[in-house]
Amino acid sequence: MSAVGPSPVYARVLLDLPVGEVFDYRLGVDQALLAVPGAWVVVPWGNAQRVGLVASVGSSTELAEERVRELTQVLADAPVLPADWFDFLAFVASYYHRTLGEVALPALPKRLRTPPAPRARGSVFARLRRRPIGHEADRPATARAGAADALNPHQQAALDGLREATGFRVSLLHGVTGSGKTEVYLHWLAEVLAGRPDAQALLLVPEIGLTPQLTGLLRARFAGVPLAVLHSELPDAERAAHWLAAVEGRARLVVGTRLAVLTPLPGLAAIVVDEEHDASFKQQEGVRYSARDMAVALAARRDIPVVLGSATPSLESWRAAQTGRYRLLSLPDRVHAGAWPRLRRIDPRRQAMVHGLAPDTRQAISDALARGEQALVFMNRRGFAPVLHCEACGWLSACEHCAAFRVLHRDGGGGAPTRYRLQCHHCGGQSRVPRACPACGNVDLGPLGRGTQRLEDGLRELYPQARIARLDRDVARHRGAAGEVIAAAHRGEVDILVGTQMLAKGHDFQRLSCVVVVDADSGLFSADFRAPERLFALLMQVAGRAGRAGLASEVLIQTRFGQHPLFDALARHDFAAFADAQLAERHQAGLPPFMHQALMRVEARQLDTALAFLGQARELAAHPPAGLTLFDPVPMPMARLAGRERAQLLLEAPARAPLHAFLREWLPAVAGLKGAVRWQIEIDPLEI
DNA sequence: AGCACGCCGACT
DNA sequence: GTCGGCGTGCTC
Repeated sequence: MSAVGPSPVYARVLLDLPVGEVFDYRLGVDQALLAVPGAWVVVPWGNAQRVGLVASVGSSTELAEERVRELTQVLADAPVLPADWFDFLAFVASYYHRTLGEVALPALPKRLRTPPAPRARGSVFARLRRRPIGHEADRPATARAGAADALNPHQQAALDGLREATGFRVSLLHGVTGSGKTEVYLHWLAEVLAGRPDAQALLLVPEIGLTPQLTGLLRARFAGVPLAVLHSELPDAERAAHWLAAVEGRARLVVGTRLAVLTPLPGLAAIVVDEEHDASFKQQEGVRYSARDMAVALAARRDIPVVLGSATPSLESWRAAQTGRYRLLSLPDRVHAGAWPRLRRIDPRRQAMVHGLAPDTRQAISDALARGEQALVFMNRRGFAPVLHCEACGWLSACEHCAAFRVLHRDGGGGAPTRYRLQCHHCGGQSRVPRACPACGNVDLGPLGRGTQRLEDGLRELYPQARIARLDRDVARHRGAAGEVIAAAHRGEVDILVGTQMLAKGHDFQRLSCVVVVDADSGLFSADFRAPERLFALLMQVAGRAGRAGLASEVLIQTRFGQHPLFDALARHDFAAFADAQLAERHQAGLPPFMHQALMRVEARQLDTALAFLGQARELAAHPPAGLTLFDPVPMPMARLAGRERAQLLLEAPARAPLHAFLREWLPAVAGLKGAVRWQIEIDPLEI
């Protein structure tokens, strides 16, 4: 930025738009001094006003003079965002093939992205600065939260490994559930923060992991260290206040979900990505970025260390550790628990199943209850039953907008009258339960299959004396309900906890000795090549719930494929064996992480229109570089969603550079194609 | 992405 | 005869 020269007359402004990198606006005389790069501005857009960020200023424009409009306002109270943040976001934008504005503007809290009302008194920024952070209702920290635990030798060795890092270095901290990874991070982060008065540390956690318990623990352990908490559930004003504290360097420890990686942090000195394998680090709408991957990219740009932690690392990270790109640090022992649970595989075939549970399963639950211990029963389908069925003609409750069935749900609870409804889990569409079959008029309609609600009923019938609680997304929708169920289980007021994967994460139930996985088979032979990886991670996590207080415990898995090697590795809690076998398969099949992928998705009224568009797009790529493969356009696994037909085209290359170089040429050409379709490109898709 | 403009079907 | 569908094009 030069101090002298002609005073800027135009500002080039970033806006949240998929077209045009910047838009030029004329600056008034009094605006010219304030509209520096990184400043926040309000600009006219059509007949509305929008918030934008100044990318640069200049004394000329390429536009015809009469097409340039005047900038409405410079938000002078807003913190000018630093150039290195724009550099990083420019990298994010180029990696995901989006505009800088599309990445930068959504990274700001919604409250600050909204143009102030024309006659608003005072600035929203000034008001937020008076707000203290860190007074929200945290749960009291648990007993071992207050003081730092002494580290065992493995933890100490891992910490020593982290301490060695100066500058950029990626460490993969692989520690089994209960091995005390968190303790290692917290020691390390405390040292990083103590090292420099302006140092900031970023702790990224999965969506479900950012509980009041965690913030309570952090506040207790980092007493006197200002903490900012960033996640999308936070009320707008609170999130904006925390964001400002982080951006201005007042907050030293920043803990948040994936969006936190896009926060400008002037003093950033270290990053931890906890549960780095977790799918919630991948944004699934808008710019589909991976917060874990971008955390590594950010650390590289800032020349700082980053730690990826998991009991079941992603195969991408595991491979990077094997090739030496990442440093592997291992915590092989559980510190807060005794022996690992025993794994039992139960074949449901030719057994007297009752409510979906085999005799051995029922016996194991009874035994745990008789000992005064707790049982956890997992099922990955919420609702009462996956589909409603006509026994006379075979009609099934299909969704009218999607290629899926509507799930039978039971409403309410407690004393409310029992009401059922049908709900599509894909588009959210709901309908009443028909009195008679819409196809043949038969009145004998019945549920087919089982969801968590029906399973809960079954358990109540089997164990009438037991106190049973259910936790799934339907329960968690009611504010505070999920926390209440978990708290009740902690207090020992629940004997059987039944629910979906929500139960798998992060909670220690001291009396838990019996874990049941009702149906593990859907993850074994899925079309999705990552399904086994996810299943293994889930089962490891589930197994880790049991036996934390040193109780002898067992995990019962109902599966028709008990001989699958995945279960052998699980029984030995041997992640390395599982991962190496998976990597060998992936290598053989030419799949990630040995191959890099991009996916073009198209949505149209008619499937043929979508497929034809992709066909044209593919024809544009007459000469793809060697090694790059463009597959045939195909309908998506969920071809029809919310009344729109969808198709996709997969691109693969053994290295990133040629793939991205190709996309840089190809995507603008695709954008020039005509056709009433909506399309988008996704880099490193998680599901294909 | 929004939003406005512009040409073809079923209705008060 | 209109209201309204979404296809197309533009936004500094």
